[in-house]
Amino acid sequence: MPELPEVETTRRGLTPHLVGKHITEVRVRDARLRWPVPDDYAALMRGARIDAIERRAKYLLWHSAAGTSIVHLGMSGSLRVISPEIAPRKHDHIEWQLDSGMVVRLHDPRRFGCVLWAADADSHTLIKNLGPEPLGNEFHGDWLFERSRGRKQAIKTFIMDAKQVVGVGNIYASEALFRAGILPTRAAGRVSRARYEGLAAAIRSVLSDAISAGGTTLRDFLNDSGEPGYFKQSLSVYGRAEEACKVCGQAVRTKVIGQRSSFYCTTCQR
DNA sequence: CGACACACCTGGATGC
DNA sequence: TGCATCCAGGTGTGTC
Repeated sequence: MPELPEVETTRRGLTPHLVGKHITEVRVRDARLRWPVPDDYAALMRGARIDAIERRAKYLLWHSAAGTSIVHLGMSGSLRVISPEIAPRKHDHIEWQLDSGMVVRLHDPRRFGCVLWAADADSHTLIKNLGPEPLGNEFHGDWLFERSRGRKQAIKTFIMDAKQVVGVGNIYASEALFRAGILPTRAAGRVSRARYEGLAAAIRSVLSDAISAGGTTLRDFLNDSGEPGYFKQSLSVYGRAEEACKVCGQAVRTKVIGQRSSFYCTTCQR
């Protein structure tokens, strides 16, 4: 169920179990992910010691001396650390055996995720052209303002474009625009510098709030519930069509923008 | 280049 | 209960 906060929560949950450990075996039960798991993936990973797990956009980068495994959870993926005695479930496609005795399993019913290998992750085609991290220093209102000049596309589509800023998914795009008071349909090129400053702050705050909320599930990382970390009750507009706006009471509107459901309040957003 | 539609895939909810 | 339909949190690719 991964938006950026869930991926970051996964990274934090995985780190103590994986960093410093060796991969003793990899079992690929179903290689048919978004791109096939490379034929030599298991051979490349076997024996590797994981030095660090980094998150770039929604990609998890498992760094080792020989190279990096690039893991994406797609729409429906999740990773768990579990005892190997527990039988794999349906859609548990890949399993990494660790020298600690535990296994990491990738569960992904829709198979939109990927598991790849790169000798140098920074130069990989999936990674090299990504925009700034929303929680990093290069991301701010001026960046969005400059990048958006002359653009007619809806601002919601604009902030979901990974070349502008990574990690803003469909839920948090609606939430950030609500916090910033900007209608999602507004042309990106017709938003002022000052309002972009507010939007950048809203994107940062909505994502970091969700990461903090996700943190409460960290202790459950080894359990099999695997529930998403964000709290539905903390969402202001997403998934609340026809319900009362939490600020003004007006019915929350919904509209498809760029083929994605979008939620907003016409009183609070202009 | 920019903007947009489409593709991939399974399963859960809803409606008849 | 069964079956058809719609919808879902991502994002690379192809087309105009």
